[in-house]
Amino acid sequence: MFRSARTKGKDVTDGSDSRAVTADDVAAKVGVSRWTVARAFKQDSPISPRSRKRVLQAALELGYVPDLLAASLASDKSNLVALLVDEFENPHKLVMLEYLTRALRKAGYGCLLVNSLSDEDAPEALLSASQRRVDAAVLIGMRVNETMLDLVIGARRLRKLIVFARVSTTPGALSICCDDVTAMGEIASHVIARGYRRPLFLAGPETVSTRLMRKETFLSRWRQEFGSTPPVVAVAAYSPIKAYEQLTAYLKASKATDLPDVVVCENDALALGAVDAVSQADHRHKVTRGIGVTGFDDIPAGAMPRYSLTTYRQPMEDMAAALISVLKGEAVQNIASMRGELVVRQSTERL
Amino acid sequence: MFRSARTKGKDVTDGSDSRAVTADDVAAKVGVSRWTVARAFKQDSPISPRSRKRVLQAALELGYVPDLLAASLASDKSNLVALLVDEFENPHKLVMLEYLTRALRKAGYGCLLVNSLSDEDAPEALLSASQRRVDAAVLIGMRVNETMLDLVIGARRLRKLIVFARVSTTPGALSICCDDVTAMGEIASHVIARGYRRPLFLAGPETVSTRLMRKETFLSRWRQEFGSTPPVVAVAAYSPIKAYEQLTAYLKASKATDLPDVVVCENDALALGAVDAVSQADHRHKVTRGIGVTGFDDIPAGAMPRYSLTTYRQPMEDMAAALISVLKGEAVQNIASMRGELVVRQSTERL
DNA sequence: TTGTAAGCGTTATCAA
DNA sequence: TTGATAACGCTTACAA
Repeated sequence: MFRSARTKGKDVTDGSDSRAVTADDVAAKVGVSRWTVARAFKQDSPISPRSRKRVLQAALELGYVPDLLAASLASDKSNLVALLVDEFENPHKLVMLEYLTRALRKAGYGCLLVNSLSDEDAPEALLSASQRRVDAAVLIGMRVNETMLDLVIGARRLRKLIVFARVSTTPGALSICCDDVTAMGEIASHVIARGYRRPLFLAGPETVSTRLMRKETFLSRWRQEFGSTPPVVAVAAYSPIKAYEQLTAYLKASKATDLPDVVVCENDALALGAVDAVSQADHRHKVTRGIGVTGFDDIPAGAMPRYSLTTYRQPMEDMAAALISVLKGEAVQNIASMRGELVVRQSTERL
Repeated sequence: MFRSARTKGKDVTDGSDSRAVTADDVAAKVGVSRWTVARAFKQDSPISPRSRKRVLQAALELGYVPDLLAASLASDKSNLVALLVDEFENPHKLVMLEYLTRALRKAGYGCLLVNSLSDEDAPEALLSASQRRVDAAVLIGMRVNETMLDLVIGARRLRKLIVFARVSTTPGALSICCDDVTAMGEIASHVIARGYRRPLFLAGPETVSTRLMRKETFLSRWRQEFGSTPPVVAVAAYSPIKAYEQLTAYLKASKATDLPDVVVCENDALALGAVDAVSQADHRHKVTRGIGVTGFDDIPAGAMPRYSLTTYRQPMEDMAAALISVLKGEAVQNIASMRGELVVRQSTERL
């Protein structure tokens, strides 16, 4: 009853292939029950210091570590969080992954990284995560269609759905994000203070931009201030190269008198492309070099002297912390919207 | 016996909280045994088309999906692969993650993303992965200390250890990478053909560079060709900003006559910084603009017009495919070293 | 082709 | 503080 035939069989081969040491093995060695072994590995559990010490010692000698899979099955709690990601072209994704994996690991959670292959793929991605009994699914994506979520969230065994770095309208989903309205207000103020008067707003894909309140906020602020609505260019994806191409085409097609004096971008991925487009010596003999650019996210590339991008830093540390408290069931609100910080660099320095 | 009290209890609440539908539920509905249900969900299993169809239908109605956790526990096969990553400053990591998560998901594997927090953290990271019974651990890192691996690989229940995009000396570990020697040879030939004669090699952290044969290959090739050994600058991390800072300092400190005419970089992360350093109008009145730069990896940023980086594309598609076949147990060799492709852009265009 | 018995390694729950 | 029972939902191996 203690060790199966299987176990014995595989023990013959060398180290890397040896069968797992179970709690029973440790229990037998110490002369306690399996449950005492389990207790030794849990923080606040009723166990005598002496027992714990002996168990831990024996575990070390035997090379025992608790099997999280079995634990998950038995406790119906996996300590696993699915991270659903799309748009890997956006460098900000890597930043978010770093913060999240770090924070989650420190809090004792594992991360299941799921590549949401396409717009339509989200439900299946979510499903594959739920089959592993994740405690929560975190959406770190832009493209996800909320209507689909509605369907999925009801149908599947998904304990928690968290939309990260974006506001969500899906009922039952929690949103952890930066306060876009305040942020964009600061950017607008900065742009105005610097004396720019002919802004162009560079947005992402139409369907997505509405989720972020950045465009709306900037445009309405501008209307309020100057009575006119700035032009908008919508880029097909949040990728620097796409932004570069589309903005370049736009600038080429513009009359010299219609050129913007600043390009306000929905995020840094677009802004990098914008800086490149704008710093071409000329587009059909129109000088565009003096055009300012602002971004959003503060990705590392933007800090390079070459871009020196004025942008807005999302409070990733706080956002990651908020995620943890949501997972631990401490949070209550449906939207945790936190304040970031304007980062002024040379891309908005007037020449 | 079919459904526990627990199950019933939670069913009362709404959708997202409903307890799982199990194979038994489906079996009961169809009037077959649980094992027939299981068979319906496996590819080549002995089951009548009729049974399968009825089971699948019932499963759909009931919203049943197999529980991968329970399956893993029972079968001792998790279809989970751990991806150990460090150095999130290197944009190439995001590219690799995209390819790997995509390929793995298509092949039916889940990805456990583990942030290897520091050099010393690797063993613990590996441990946390093995506790979830991953079928394999893939190291997508530069910093990992091989001596540590030796220890870990023996001690822990790690079925497979794969070192990705790097050669490994750890016995028992499999290496899937680009053929650095051939690749660097091509880069060297290109640089020479373009007429550059005073190269500087920009390497990563000392301890790591020895793992990649890039530096050695380039230096020895140059010695062979011209009898002299080019200078080397070792950057503290594979990050663009660090590379920029260190190369800038180097250029500033150099006499005008000692300036390189091309900077050959160990990878693109360094090369981006190098391009920036080199394209400053001058460093203490020395013109550096004409200096060429080469990279390695072909990250998206390098393709931007601003960088237009000559580099070497790793065969990610093939490498991901190689990983899959290793996981399926089809591969045999200890090192799968594959050929990439030189990508020539403007950063090596002589002015 | 389908059914059965015996686990997989834990934890919740209650009893001692 | 510790021990025991009964799951958790599935698979392997074998019998029918």
